[in-house]
Amino acid sequence: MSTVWLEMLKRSVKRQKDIKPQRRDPVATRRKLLTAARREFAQNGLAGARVDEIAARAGVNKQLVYHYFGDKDALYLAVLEWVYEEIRTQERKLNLEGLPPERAIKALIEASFDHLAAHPDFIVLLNDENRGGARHVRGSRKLEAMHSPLVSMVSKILGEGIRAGIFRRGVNPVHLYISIAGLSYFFFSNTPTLSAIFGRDLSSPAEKRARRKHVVDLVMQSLRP
Amino acid sequence: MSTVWLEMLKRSVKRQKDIKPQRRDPVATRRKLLTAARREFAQNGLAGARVDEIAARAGVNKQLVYHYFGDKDALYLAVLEWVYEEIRTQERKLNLEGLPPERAIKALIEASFDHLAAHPDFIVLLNDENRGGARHVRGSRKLEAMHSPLVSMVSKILGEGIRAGIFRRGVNPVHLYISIAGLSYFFFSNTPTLSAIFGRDLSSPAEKRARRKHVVDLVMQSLRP
Amino acid sequence: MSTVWLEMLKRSVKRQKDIKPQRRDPVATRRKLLTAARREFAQNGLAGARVDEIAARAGVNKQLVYHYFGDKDALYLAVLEWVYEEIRTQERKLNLEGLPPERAIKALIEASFDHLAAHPDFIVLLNDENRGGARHVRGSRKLEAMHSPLVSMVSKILGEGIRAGIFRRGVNPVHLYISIAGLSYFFFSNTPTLSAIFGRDLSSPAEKRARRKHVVDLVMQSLRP
Amino acid sequence: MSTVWLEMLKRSVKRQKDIKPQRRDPVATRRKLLTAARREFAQNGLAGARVDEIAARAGVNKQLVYHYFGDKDALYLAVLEWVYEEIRTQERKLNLEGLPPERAIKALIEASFDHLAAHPDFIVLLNDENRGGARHVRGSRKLEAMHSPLVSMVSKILGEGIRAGIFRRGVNPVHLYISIAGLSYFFFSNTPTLSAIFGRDLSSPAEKRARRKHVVDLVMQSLRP
DNA sequence: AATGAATGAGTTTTCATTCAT
DNA sequence: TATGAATGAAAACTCATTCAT
Repeated sequence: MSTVWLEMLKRSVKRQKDIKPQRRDPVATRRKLLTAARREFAQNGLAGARVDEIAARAGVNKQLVYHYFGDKDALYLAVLEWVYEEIRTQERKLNLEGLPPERAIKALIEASFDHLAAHPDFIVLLNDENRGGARHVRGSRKLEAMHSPLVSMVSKILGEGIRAGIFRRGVNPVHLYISIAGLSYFFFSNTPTLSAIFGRDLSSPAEKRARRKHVVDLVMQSLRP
Repeated sequence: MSTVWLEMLKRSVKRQKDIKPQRRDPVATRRKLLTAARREFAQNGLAGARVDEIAARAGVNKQLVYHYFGDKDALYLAVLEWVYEEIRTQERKLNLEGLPPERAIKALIEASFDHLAAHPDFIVLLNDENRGGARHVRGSRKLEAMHSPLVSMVSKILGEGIRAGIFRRGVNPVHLYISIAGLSYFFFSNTPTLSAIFGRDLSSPAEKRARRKHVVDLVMQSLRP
Repeated sequence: MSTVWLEMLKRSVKRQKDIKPQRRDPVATRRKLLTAARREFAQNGLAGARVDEIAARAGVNKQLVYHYFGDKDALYLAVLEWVYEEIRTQERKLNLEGLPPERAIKALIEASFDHLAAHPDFIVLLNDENRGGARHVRGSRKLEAMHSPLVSMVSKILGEGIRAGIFRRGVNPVHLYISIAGLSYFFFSNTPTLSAIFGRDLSSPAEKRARRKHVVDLVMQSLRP
Repeated sequence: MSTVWLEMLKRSVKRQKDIKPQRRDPVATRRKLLTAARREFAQNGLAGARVDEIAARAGVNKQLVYHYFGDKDALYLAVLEWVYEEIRTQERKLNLEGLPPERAIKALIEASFDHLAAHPDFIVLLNDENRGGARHVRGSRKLEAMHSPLVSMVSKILGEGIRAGIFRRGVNPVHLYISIAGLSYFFFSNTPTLSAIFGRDLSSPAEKRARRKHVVDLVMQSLRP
């Protein structure tokens, strides 16, 4: 074998390494897959999402989905855990403790609305989970550990408000929490059909601002003694 | 026209209804397919639903789905039109016209809650539609024609209440309508995940009653002047 | 039942008869099916043709295909018999008997070309038949009876021409007949691919005229002694 | 580079070729699919061919058809490109340049006949393409690049023949090329129906020889001045 | 004669997942 | 870790044909 041949072989080997960098960055790969999966699941649902598409969006090989997550369902759960984690993080940041009751509730409502406005995919991701009886959520240890601090917080705030004479009695804190979430959630989750039926584009910034105000008003007014 | 003619007509009508074992009953076949599709779509979503399964549930040949509806999407739209039709029918039956404003709003909230409680699949059916940007709804002439009478009704009731001094000013009727729907909708749509997270089965009759009361209270209290 | 009702019923019954005339014209129905089938088979081939489409093109119920012809294959054979019948009719009309040999051959070539130009679907219909080993043609008693008079005619003309000293010897009449057909047939059957490859639209009238002249010249020149 | 390296490289090359039972050989798989597709398309046409059958003939999983070619149509195009490539290769090998005009034309006619005799599926494959208006051919960049050298070659040979006084003037080279192709093509493409109608098996070797001679004679005689 | 409902066996294509390197 | 080939089960949709009226 001549030197020329040897050189060519070496080059060809080298080329393979250079062109396909195979970066071997597990953390980045995992993150890219997760981001891609979040988009794909949000856009097409659990059943409608395609593993091929997720890998393509992430720019990595399809097999890595299985390597890192096991299967499509596990990947979906990982995405769910991620979005719940986001919500909890946001809730923890709220810092309602020091605020007077009225401002605390208002802050909570606004934060709730703003989070959904900023992360509309959260809603869509939850839909499939709810249709499936929350089987992923119930099976997740991580999510089990992620208790929301807000229900007890709401309970405390309500108590303070009642004692201060600014809130009425008889409001169930769990249901108030659900209502606060629901008033925003439904608006965002059903924007397309509501817009179609009302013949009015509810996705515009102006409409969102109007909705935000309405939700805050509704809840605040309802709490008056 | 002679009595003989009349007899023949009657007989022909009777024959169709009674004598035949109905092995060829297009109307019934269509209805069976629609019912089966509603269940399958509600259970598995648009992407997750299986045409095979729908035909099997209906007990008819799969091809008839295509014969009667064209394709899976058109069948889905037919189901959507059906559930919207149901809602509109219920709304028309409400008869809020004669009632005093307070009772009218209360009746509306309760009816809204009760309809979702009775037809939980409505929510689930709408989810896919919203994820897809309401493309079926927007393309449907039937749905275009099915305007809800409720927004203008709410508007009228609010006006009466304000004039009677029992409702506050400044409540947007469209958003109030959305809120009334949303407060119930979110509860039903997210029962599984909420139950999992609160560690509390929200699907029990007792919980539903509590939620119903909470929703009525919340809205009614918020409307006070 | 009031007279008004009766009138409406009568009218509705009558309407059914008038609007859907159900002409009950077997001959016309058969012909319409045959025409539609010829187009559909020519356009899509035997395998590609759709019975549904044929019925739709004919404007009659699909079942009538089976009623009149038995099945798709038999319908295809009926079309084949039709186009062969057309060719034989045209051949019989030629009347080469009285002509001098040169003019007779020329007339034959031109008629052959013109028939294909006028009935381009003939070629396409035969393609599937040839791919299938002519199984329909071989099974048809009608076609068996439709001998072409032309081969013996060509033989006779060649003989006359040789005796008259204007044609050379040694030309096989069967192969000459095949050549005359083939020189036109190939041009028409392969117009699309030839056009694509030569980058030149051979389907134009000018190109057809040029081809016709070329074919006549080629054969006539080749027969010179 | 050390001898050790050389040994490793040699071994790796060897491994790929000899040791492995080749359970993963993309090149071979592609080729097997292409061969199987060629047979299936030739036998049953584009519409009549079955992807299942192609995969079965190739002995590979059906999905690989989609993996390697995209869909049935693209596979068909790949087959077309293959058979055209074959023709062009044969044409390039002809080497008519040095021959005297008469021998050159004769060689061309014989090669044309022999190629079709050796590859009868070429005809059948083209039929569907022509029925479809050559949509695959027109969309293929590969085929666009595969110009036949023969038309200009024929043109040149004709010129030489005329100058040498052995060919007559006025023969259009494109049409001569089409005629040479058509005289053989039609014979092979319509052998079954011609045989059925003449009651004479044209597929026998003797008949083929007779046809070959006839075609050569016809063209050569027609070119005499 | 004519219609439209109904059927069952396909047919292309898709998809989650595993294998081999 | 990363890749692309390979698989098998199913999915939507098609189609020739028959049934019931």
